[in-house]
Amino acid sequence: METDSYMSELRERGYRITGKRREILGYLLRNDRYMSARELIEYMKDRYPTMSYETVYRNLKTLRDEGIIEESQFADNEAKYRMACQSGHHHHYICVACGQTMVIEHCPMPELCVPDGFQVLRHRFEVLGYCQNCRAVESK
Amino acid sequence: METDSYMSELRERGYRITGKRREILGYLLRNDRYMSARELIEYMKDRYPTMSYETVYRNLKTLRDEGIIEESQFADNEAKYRMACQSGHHHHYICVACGQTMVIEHCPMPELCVPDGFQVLRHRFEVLGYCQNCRAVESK
DNA sequence: ATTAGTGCAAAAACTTTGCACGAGC
DNA sequence: GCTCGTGCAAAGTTTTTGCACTAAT
Repeated sequence: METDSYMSELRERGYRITGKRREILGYLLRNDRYMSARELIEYMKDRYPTMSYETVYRNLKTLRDEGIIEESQFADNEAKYRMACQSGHHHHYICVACGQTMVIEHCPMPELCVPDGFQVLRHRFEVLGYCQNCRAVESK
Repeated sequence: METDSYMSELRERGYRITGKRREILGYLLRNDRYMSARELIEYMKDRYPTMSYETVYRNLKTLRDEGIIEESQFADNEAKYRMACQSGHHHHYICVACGQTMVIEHCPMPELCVPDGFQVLRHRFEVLGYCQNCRAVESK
């Protein structure tokens, strides 16, 4: 199972493997889209009644710091998370309704002439809209 | 004064012109960079002691909804605001330390093949880093 | 005179933290 | 056994809201 390889990797970096950490990562793995901590908490509370939101927040932070998941803020004031892409650098079409993503292979960075003195840390290119599914729902 | 033309525009759209609204817009106009509501409030409290943070938040929301200012979240969990660019579509280099921006003329959108069924609402291309000034400060 | 804007107080929404206990190694 | 992870409680931070009063039109 894919979760296991991530877990082994975490163990190698000195983290422990707990059922809850595994469950959180598993849910992110099974759902290839952006989701909020709140959403994750609600799901977890059902399936895993002793799961607390602090645990979710702490694990999300850990997973993000270890580069296993990505964080973005594209709606409201809450952060959203998804599995970090393992397959090379790219960007995303993001559905603002369901968080589903599609890959944008093209990265605009190589074409830029970065101004003298500006030190690039990171960049963000996101195309936001409705995916086919949510578009149908919205227009009904 | 430039603030006046924005104010007239707001009045034409049914909003009223108040000293505080004018002051907020004026500060955004004089400072061509991203700033947080918190920053704006702190400045306002000094110069305009009766200014409350609710007023700042409400005005920022109004100005954003009217397309007069732009909102973005590129650091922490707080939204940042700046005057919306009037001069054609473009993107920005953004200094994560001071919020200062530089224009990126190139927009990657025309080069994209948007997937069938995806309805584009908006897009975001931001290059984040340190501007020349803040880079010097950071590395000292 | 009418209604939008404001301040106050409160709350909502999201996130973090200190501490003690329990679980993974 | 040692230490990390967790739950609890609490607090921090950012943002929103109901209500009554003030001010712009």
